[in-house]
Amino acid sequence: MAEHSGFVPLNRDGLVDRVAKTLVDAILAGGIAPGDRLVESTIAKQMDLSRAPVREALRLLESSGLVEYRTNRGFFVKLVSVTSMSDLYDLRILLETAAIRRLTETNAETALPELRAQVAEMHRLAGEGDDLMAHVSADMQFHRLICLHSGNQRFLQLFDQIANETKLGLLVIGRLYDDPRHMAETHDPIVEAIGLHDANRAAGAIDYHIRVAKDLVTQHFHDQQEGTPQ
Amino acid sequence: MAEHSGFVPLNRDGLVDRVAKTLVDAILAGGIAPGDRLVESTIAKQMDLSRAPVREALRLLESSGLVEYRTNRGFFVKLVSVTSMSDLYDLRILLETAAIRRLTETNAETALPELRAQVAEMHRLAGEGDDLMAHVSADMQFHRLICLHSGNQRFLQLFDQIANETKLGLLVIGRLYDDPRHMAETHDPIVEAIGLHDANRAAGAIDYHIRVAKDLVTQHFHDQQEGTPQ
DNA sequence: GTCAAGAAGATTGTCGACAAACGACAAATC
DNA sequence: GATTTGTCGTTTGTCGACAATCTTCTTGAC
Repeated sequence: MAEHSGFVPLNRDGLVDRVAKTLVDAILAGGIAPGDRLVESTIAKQMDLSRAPVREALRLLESSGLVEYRTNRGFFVKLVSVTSMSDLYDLRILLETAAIRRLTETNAETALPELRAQVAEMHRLAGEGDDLMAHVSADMQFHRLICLHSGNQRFLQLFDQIANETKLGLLVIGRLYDDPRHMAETHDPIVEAIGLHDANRAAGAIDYHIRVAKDLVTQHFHDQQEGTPQ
Repeated sequence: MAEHSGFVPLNRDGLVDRVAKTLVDAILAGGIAPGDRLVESTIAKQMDLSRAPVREALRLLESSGLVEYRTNRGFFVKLVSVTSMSDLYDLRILLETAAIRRLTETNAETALPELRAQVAEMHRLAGEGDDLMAHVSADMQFHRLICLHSGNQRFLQLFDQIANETKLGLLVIGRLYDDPRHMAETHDPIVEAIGLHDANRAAGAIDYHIRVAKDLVTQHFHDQQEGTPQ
């Protein structure tokens, strides 16, 4: 079937996915801001394809919480509010404490090398520069690993579903920790507890870790008095 | 064309939603079985519309876990397996114990009348007949109320996302409790604990309740040796 | 008789076009 | 002057058609 030059899109394997990824990247890079309308025909023209795949990609984004759909009105980038972020972090606390418990009890040795490597990566990035989204992504990847190795596929699925929304929130907020080094360090106690095979301690550590982040987030909104509603 | 007789819905407000609902009902009524392929053009013809809204409706079902999409292959009703159900129940335990804690602590008086009414409804149904899906739906509605009054919108959203999948699983399994009356009764301790404003007890009660259901489900699969994979 | 290659049919992927709905602004009415 | 009504441009909603892909069936070689 002649895969000739290779990087020509060809429709093979997921045009919709590619469109979705492009849109996610654009939103997460700040090119499209919360509240912005996403006009199908405009996007289609920009990417040089028809509206159909764009529409499907947007529906995909909707299910990952980045985008909101209103009948006969179209798609809008979701707004970020105190309550939406607060609720989100509460859900993450549930999810990740449970995930880390299972991981510690049944899968610690497999997971530890990857977790350690990810923390190292975060330290490396911290020393490197101040690409906000890079730091945030590395952090989220750490948390994703915990869900990945929890042994419950649904935990991972749920995490992936809310990950992008978390990233968007953090992007809107801007820098959460004064020093990115600090963010990297706060993961150490978590890894340590897993190393000790102490599930309770691990759960407590990650609970604390997420709760601190949540407080910083809510504090940020409170400071700015910017409760963008819904 | 000619939409003649007035009560034809007109396209106003959600054709896609209506298609989705029809499909969900068909699946949950057993008309379409797990593993079945959902051919867009067939459905479109049956409902007398084009493929586009059908496709969107299927994408919607996908995000509620009832249906699975494979690139270039189309949509299939998801299979139900031991692990998928087991994982699902574990997630529900997390979600609902947390939800009931919040409800008991901050919202008990608002929620109690509705919860009591729902339990009454379950008892009524139990005395009535043996419409399996009716029993299951009433049960799920009770659990939905708990998430609804938890104060965390995301809890409700997550519950709604997994509710249909749970229903499908229970449908596949068939009767879980020998006597539907028994199922209704197992909710009483939960309501009681909420009435006492005892969050720990309420959480324990619902944890036990769901865990029992989970055990019955896994037991069922074990008996039948029917671990439909993936 | 079994297996592989190829042809034919069915189904999804994408497109462009048209109809319906929405939002904004202008005009008319009170 | 304020509110309502009408009109127009933009955007979404739905459609039917065609191309790409997958599936099944046939055909042929061993």
